[in-house]
Amino acid sequence: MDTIDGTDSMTIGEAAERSGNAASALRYYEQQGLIHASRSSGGQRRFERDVLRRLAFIGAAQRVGLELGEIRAALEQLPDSRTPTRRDWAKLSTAWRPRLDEEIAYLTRLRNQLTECIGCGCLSLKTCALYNPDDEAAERGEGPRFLLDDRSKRAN
Amino acid sequence: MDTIDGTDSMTIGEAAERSGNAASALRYYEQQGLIHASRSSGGQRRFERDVLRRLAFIGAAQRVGLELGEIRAALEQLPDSRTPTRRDWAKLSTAWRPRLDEEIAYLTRLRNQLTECIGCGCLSLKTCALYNPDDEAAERGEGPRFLLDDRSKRAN
DNA sequence: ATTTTACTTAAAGTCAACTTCAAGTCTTGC
DNA sequence: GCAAGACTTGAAGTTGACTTTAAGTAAAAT
Repeated sequence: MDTIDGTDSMTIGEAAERSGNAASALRYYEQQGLIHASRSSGGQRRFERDVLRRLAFIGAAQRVGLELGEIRAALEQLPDSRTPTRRDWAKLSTAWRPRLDEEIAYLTRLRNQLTECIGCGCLSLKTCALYNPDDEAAERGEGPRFLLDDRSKRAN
Repeated sequence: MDTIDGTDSMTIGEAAERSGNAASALRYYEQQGLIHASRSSGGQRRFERDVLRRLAFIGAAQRVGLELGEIRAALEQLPDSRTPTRRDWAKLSTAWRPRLDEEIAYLTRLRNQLTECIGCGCLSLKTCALYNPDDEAAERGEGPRFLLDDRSKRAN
């Protein structure tokens, strides 16, 4: 992996295996501007070590529920003049907390309503909060929408 | 809405408006076997009132994170000999609780790990639990995967 | 009776995040 | 120096839950 001039770059296959992503995913991420690759004389991609950290960040962000576009936007916040520090990375993920909090709160409300509904046996179209989600908080416009998807990205 | 023989059936437009779904969604649900419609002499769909309850159930199930195929399977559990009672409906949604519990637990773990990571400033590729989701519980096969998606289905 | 308005169908389009394919090129190991 | 394996590209395919479109029919209102 060490080339003759001492730089330590990876082929796409290596980067894929080390990061746990498919090579096709890395090509896609590059195309989407999430990661960068230089090229060999023959035109093949060469990744630097730091791509692994970016990929780890991308994976974590996806697990939190961000879309790639949002992740790209987040990555653009990183300083390009210097190598990002731990604090730079940590700062980015700070923004995730409110999202997680909100998501947890939403699911908890849903669960509590469900418990009530089962307890009372209602599930009435007119009165049940579970079946009428807009009762409490309608009107918010579209607002930011994000996904919590893809079980395969999750810890368990 | 009351026809001449006393039956109270709705056109697709009425059912759409009353349920809050697009007409195209109702056609899709019918095609997928989630709801049923009889036909007018001219071939147009006529829905009975009870379709509204089914649609409410479908909406709630989606908010919990079920896919349409799973929802169809759930709906097939309903007795077809008699009109479903409240208890029949409640029974179905009982199955949602463990899912919600699991989802909440997952997100809570993720949040706690995130807090730690920010606290220590690590976010290290090798050690950070957030960046290494398989540390704790790998190996579960594929298992059922479900989505929590589409903000528009949510209470807020 | 005629014009709207609402409905019908099948087929194609949408979105995100990839994967797969086909046809060809680069790099490596022997 | 050459076969094998890894890589390249653009384009098309995948999944789920729909929406949109086009061309035509039914029902309602006047």
